[in-house]
Amino acid sequence: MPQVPGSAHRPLSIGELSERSGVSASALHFYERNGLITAERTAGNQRRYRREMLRRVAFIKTSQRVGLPLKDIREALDSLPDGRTPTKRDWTRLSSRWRRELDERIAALQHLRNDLDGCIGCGCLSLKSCTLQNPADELGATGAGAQRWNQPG
Amino acid sequence: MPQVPGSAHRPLSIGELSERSGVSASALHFYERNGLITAERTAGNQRRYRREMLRRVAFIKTSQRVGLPLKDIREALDSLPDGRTPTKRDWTRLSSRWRRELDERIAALQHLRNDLDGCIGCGCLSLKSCTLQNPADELGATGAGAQRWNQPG
DNA sequence: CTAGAACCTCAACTAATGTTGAGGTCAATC
DNA sequence: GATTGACCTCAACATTAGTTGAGGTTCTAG
Repeated sequence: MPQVPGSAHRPLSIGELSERSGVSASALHFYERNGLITAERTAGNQRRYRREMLRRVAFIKTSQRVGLPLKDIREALDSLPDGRTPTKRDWTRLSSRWRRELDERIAALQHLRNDLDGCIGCGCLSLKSCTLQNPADELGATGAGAQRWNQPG
Repeated sequence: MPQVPGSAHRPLSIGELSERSGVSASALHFYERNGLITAERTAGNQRRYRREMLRRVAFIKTSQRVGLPLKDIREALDSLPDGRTPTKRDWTRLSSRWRRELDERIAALQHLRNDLDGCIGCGCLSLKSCTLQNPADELGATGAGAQRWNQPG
């Protein structure tokens, strides 16, 4: 393997990682402070990222799009041996969890939409009878519902 | 109309509104500070809510469940003549907007889920080729996508 | 070798959505 | 008429996910 300067093996500066990942440098600092990513340093203390950090940052972004808080994403990354960037196998395992989360969220929103449809035109908004007002009746019982995404656990 | 003490016309204290609406008193204070609800005061400066505030608070909660920030909910309420609590007609108009928002959110999540399904097993997470990493390709073009919910406008 | 771009740290700030606590008042009951 | 629970205000704190700025250093191109 020839080690060409500027080759695919050269580590990335924070500016490069930022541009390629679409994540601001300040956010990358933030992720590092919170243990989501790591970097080596040059003699002059500047960060140098291995190229697999691109995948790791991509993983973080995707997980965020699914709706997961950084804390959960961090736990998922921590659950990998050596805290390594997800490999294909890891990704398969983790993404099925993401998939379930997505399914739940979609189901919860669809449920809410059904309720909304039932209520449009009735205008009741009655605390007693309107299912939109009493999500605990059904959503609460199933553990789903939009609140799930605003609460611990 | 007989004005029975304890009848359906008696205004509600903050404790009563809190219990009936399921919204904490501190949150009701907060909503008031932010112009989402209003209250009359007793001679002793305690809040007294008209019973229609129940509907108004219910409206706020439901809108939050749809995913709207309080700012937007406030704007919707402000858009009503006299800043009144939504009537049946108002509710119909506003709820169709909520309905559209819900539809968009569901569609965005389903899109993400499709992408996720396409990626499970490939493990690529390549910034160049993976649609999960480049939502701008399609989601961006359609104006949908989960990012929509994290950005102004 | 030097100018300017890129980078460094640390602290403070933002925004949304509230909660908690201190210190004091009101209202209903015994 | 005193007690007690409900209520009042105001300020500070909590959480998530970062951004901004000051003040200083390093890297790279000419």
